[in-house]
Amino acid sequence: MLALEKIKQRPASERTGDMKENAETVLRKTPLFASLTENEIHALAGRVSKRRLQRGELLFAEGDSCTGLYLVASGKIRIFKLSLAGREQVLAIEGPGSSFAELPVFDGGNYPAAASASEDSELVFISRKDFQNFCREHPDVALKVIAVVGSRLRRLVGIIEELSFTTVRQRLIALILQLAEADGAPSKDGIQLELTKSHQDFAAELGTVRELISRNLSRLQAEGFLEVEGRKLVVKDLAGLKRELTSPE
Amino acid sequence: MLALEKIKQRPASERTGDMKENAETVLRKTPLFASLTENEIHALAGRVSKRRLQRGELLFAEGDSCTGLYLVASGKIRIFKLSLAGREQVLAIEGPGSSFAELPVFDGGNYPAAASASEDSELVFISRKDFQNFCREHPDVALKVIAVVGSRLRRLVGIIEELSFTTVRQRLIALILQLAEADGAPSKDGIQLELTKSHQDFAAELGTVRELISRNLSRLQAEGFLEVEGRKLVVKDLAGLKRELTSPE
DNA sequence: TTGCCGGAGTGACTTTAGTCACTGCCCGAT
DNA sequence: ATCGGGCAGTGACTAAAGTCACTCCGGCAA
Repeated sequence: MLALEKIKQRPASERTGDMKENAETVLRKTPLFASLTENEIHALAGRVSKRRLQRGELLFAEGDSCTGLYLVASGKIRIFKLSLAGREQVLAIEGPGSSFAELPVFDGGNYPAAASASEDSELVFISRKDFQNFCREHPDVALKVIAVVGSRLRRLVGIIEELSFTTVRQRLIALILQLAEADGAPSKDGIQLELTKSHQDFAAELGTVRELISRNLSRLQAEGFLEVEGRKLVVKDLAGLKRELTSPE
Repeated sequence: MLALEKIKQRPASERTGDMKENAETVLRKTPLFASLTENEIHALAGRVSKRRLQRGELLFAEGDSCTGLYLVASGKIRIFKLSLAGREQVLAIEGPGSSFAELPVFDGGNYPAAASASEDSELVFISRKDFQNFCREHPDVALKVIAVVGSRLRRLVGIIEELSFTTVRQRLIALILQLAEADGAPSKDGIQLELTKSHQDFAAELGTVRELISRNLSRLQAEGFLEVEGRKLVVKDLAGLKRELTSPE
């Protein structure tokens, strides 16, 4: 296909090819459908369609009417709110194996938030009707939906708690600790990690603005907790950071 | 019983009497169980227990392990988070016909927030096991649970949006508009309404502190939008208040 | 090379939020 | 009548958060 003619100009693509065999794999890897038999998975896979998104592409906007449920096959999908003033608040970032938009599928409402790809991503789509029918036939799946939605609810409560009770500084520290936990590499003078996102992105996750990320990082560095060098970050005083989260507040 | 010896000293009471026949009524009025037949309701009602709470009494704390599901028969239950610093953030206020704590029932986790009565209240309690079994036998109920949880999720997203994008002033205005809508009485010089809660309570609902409620009310009055007199409030410029919500931001 | 662009850093400032300490008021108990 | 407790109002202040306007840098496209 020789598709080297500048990625950014590729139109929003919706293809149904070259992933056929994977669809079943994706279903199998998604907790929602963990309890299904091979036959059931096969049957469901026949009803499914796929979609590719490039980094930054919008999947749907807040208020769009809901056509179905998505599963993440690869990449990352950012679920977020957008304010009139142009600020973003990220509600969730879903990776492979996650599903999202289960809810509007059931209550028939519109999407309460927007979704875009924060990396090039592949999705599997199940139409509302198919999924509803499937749930009716497989009560286990319905119970799984409840469980999934439950953890989502807990996460939202966590966001509310952070927004309501903590400062940007504390939220940033918490985020860094998470990253360090997840993909930090221990080394002689601390835990090294690579920031894969822009300050802008972090700001959206914490519900604030770019400048505060920049300033707070500088300040944490000045205080000796961190060392930042471009997108490399070294946590020098993990314990100290943890203390910052609990002590004042 | 001659129980006139100062209400506040009555011990936290858990009774199972005098409400027996109502239990079915409560179940019938709760959307969760709307689809059940009389027989089913009757069966379920046999498994249920009741609980009374006085204004201010705590039903469970955040982190308590979850024993079952509650339905509100009368009164109001406040679901809230409590910070280390002693601040509260209300997540929901559930009135008659509502259920709460459905979620931990399924995922087996602890309560993510605390619950207390904001008025004297009567509750119906269904144990975790009973409810789970019931859902397995009645897939419709499971679907209803999803719907209920869905609307809860939307509300939480709304709270996040407000906390992240708006000021205390705007949240207060929004709250007043809601109240005016719900129980305001139109009169010659505006919509009159009675505040049934303390500033403290409003602060908890908006995720801020008492003083800011007081100050913002004064300011709205000074600006001519309102008139406050003790717990009587008159909205003098409804349209103006609505404009305040959309214009700057 | 040049020029542009997106991301990042920062000074200077304004606006909100939150804290502390008091005062005053109403009301019900002694 | 008075005392005490809960609630409300406010001044004075501190501290976060957010805004604006730049500058700087590094990459990459013309």
